[in-house]
Amino acid sequence: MTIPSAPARPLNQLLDRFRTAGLRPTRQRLALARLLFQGRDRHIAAEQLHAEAVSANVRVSLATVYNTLHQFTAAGMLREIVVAGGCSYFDTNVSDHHHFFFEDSGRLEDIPGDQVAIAALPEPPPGTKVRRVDVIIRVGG
Amino acid sequence: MTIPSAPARPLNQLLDRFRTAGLRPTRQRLALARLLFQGRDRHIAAEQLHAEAVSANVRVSLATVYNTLHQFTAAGMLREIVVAGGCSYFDTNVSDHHHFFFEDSGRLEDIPGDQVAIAALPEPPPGTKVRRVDVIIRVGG
DNA sequence: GTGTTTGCAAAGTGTTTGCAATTTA
DNA sequence: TAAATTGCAAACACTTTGCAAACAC
Repeated sequence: MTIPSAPARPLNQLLDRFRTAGLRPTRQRLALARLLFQGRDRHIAAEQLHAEAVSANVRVSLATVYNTLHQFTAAGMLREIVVAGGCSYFDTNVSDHHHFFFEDSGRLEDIPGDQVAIAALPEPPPGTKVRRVDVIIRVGG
Repeated sequence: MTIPSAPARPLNQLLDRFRTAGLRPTRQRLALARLLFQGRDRHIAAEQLHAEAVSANVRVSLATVYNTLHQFTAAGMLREIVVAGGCSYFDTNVSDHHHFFFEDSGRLEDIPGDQVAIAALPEPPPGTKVRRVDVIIRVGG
């Protein structure tokens, strides 16, 4: 019986996504991708991710974390969410869904896709297309 | 026939709102309130409002503009909207409604209240209450 | 080798704060 | 006169940028 030393499939999936997006699989990008995509979905800010990387002994600068988050977002691997001034969150769940925002803590939480339904959507203004619909339910204690 | 030199009613309304909110009717607050609330509803950022005040020969500092916008928001006269990092908009329309956000220009536009209908809303997490639901329809060229 | 990516430190942006001077009630 | 408000400049937090060194192909 063989015990695989590391999950092979996820790594290959990552490499494929990198290739598709034209991103070289550098040490930093792979490490950040593991932190982001291994385990369950998460909402994370750049500084948090940088801190996690540092405590996981991944040498990476904050500037690279920002660059990488934007590259992943452009590649459709992340979705950027801005709820309050001064800080962006990046959501590893890029499927169609919405969010609770806890005003007290500044935390975000996914709302399972089918629990919010929009009954009527207006026509986009002439010459424009709808890129995304964000629903943020702000809750407090 | 008398031509009123200035609209009396709006001024009194403002003074009433100030009184209710415990805000002294200072020169700066009155001037900013006129810029904000005379004419039709608008979405404006602090720096824009400051620029308008300056070109209208109202002496007011940017810090006071920020303070005033927050005080008006706390008093329910404005609603703060954050759509993209790095800048807050203040909406003079505090009634229940949602927004188009033009990704190209960074502009916000009201969606008349009844054109967006939410069919299903999830329960807020235990111990919390829904404070507000924001729907932002991001559109692009 | 060649072009990409990284790290650092500096610059940038929008916003907030501390405090003395001014204004309001 | 006592308390609130203002303006300024400095401080702030987060993010972006410029460029030489390191890296991937």
